[in-house]
Amino acid sequence: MTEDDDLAALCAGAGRSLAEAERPVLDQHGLSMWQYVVLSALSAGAVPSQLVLAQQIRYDKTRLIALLDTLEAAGLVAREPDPADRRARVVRLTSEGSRRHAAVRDAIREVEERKLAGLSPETRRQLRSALAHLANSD
Amino acid sequence: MTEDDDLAALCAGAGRSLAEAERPVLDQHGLSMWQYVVLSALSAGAVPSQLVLAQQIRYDKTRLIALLDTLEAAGLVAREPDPADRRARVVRLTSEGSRRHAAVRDAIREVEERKLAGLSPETRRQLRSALAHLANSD
DNA sequence: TATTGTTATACTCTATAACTATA
DNA sequence: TATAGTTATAGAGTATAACAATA
Repeated sequence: MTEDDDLAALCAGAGRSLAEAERPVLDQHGLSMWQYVVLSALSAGAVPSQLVLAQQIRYDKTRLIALLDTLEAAGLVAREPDPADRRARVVRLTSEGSRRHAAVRDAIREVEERKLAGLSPETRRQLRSALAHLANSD
Repeated sequence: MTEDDDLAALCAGAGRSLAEAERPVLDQHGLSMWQYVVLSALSAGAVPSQLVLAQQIRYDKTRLIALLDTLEAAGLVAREPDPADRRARVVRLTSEGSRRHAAVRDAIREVEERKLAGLSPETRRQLRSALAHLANSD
């Protein structure tokens, strides 16, 4: 993995390296990567439907169902029918889900901090900015 | 996908965005992403064994076999037993494989160029450097 | 008629173990 | 006995189509 590789290969390598470093943390908290992604998305606020949530995290809506089933059974999220459109189900974090997400997020930030060691604050800021630019330039 | 997301999520988002943009190019040239990764690795020179190649690109050695079968049938790579250790097979690009890789690489660089539009040369350099740092900090 | 949530099914990708031939 | 390549198989992950309830 050197700097003259394709950018996609570099992103994949960095992403895989980060995911490997974060896996033990997630295991320790009994969450899969996708479950954590769902909690993170919901930590910004409740979502009006499962379909919206699926699109937001770029996950298949049919696979999201089993994921939410598990999280609901664990008491971390709640699904309630939308009074305005009874087809849709509002999804939100429970208070326990909120606590759990905050704990995992903090632990993951520590891991990222270790991986970023050696990069200046300015470099880190530019890295995040550039990655966000790439992710949104469709 | 915003800048305060987890770094792993940002990498994944950028990587997915790049992969989606490159897919049409690879399709057009009749190559899968992993086939292209193999050609790229071999473009730096022949590799002494399939096992070494698998480790180099972080791909499962058992899955690599079918991949090489296809590439060999297409005339893009060649496998020859190593005279020094007849268990091992040296893998190298054919001249056609070399041509094909160069063509795809150029097309992919054009795509990346489009995705990177708006980022200064210095920012691009720092991005590659930071990603390489993350990928190699184990 | 279209949409949300859901289930079932098939398909792909990936990991594991076992076999062969060489060392 | 250990290793490179290979094959087969089982498991996880993913995509597609179809159905019930509601709009």
